[in-house]
Amino acid sequence: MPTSAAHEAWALFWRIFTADKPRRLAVMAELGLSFQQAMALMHLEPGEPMTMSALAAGMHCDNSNVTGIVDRLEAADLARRHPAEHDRRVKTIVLTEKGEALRGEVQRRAGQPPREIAALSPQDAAALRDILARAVEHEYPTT
Amino acid sequence: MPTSAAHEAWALFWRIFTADKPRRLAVMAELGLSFQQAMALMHLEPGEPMTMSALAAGMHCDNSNVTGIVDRLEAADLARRHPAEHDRRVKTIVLTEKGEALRGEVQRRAGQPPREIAALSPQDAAALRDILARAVEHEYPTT
DNA sequence: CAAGGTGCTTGAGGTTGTCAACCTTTACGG
DNA sequence: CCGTAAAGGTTGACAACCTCAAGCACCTTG
Repeated sequence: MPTSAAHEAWALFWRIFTADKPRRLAVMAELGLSFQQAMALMHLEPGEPMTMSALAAGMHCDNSNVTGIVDRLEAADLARRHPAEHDRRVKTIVLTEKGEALRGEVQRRAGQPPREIAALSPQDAAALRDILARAVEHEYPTT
Repeated sequence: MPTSAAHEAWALFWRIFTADKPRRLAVMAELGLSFQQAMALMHLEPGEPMTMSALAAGMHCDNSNVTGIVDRLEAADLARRHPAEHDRRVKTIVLTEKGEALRGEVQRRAGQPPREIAALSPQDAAALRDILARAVEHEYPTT
């Protein structure tokens, strides 16, 4: 049973995140990416091949969905599919140089906190970070 | 120039919100709504008619987009369009009884904080709420 | 070797996003 | 007044993404 404070905090959480949505979309659009394409880039760490399934799990979406997204990343020369060695069903995805560069750009620009968060006092910002860090420790392994 | 703490807080913010996305979608799906349809319901306060433009602005999306969403709400008997009296170009949207009931359900269920937030200590939850409340005071009027 | 499971792709169908064009109605300048 | 511009809403074309159900190729196991 969450406290009333947690309930109110969640409402504010939601409000801040959705208010910032246009900015995030604008950043992606400027870089020529859709939102999900940018998310895929962020999940693909440079030099760390990732299977389609792992990417789908990380993005909390269907496997068949990732097929199309990676198709477009490949078409834009941002990533490449390689067949895995031990299992020919599996395909691993790797960022190209161009993909790594663009990933950095996404990270740099979308990682900027929105006005509401950036304008917090240093004390509030630090407290917020610490509380949220404790919050993510309450994640379970996803079933 | 945001502090490093603000930057890290934003990363955690993002992580928590996207990790909860499947739950939010599942709630809407159980109620027979798409995500945007549910958002529209939330913006339409019972007994408060709203114009298409106002709804589009509130949802941070294009005007033409809202047309389709409201079409589906009307088809599901959740809302109705009425012509405005003073200006025959304008149409106002009002929730039906069914729409008001479903809106309450969405609010009740999607308003529940996710595990990470709900599991915070009462002190952390209160502090989080207070910090976020200060954060939203930093909103500007949207240009 | 046959049967079943896994990894990825394909397909149909629906919702949302952008953008441009359109229609009606209102507002404004002469 | 009248003509032109602007505003509110809709429509259409097109791309992206979502779900779900099949399908195919490839393991894995009995």
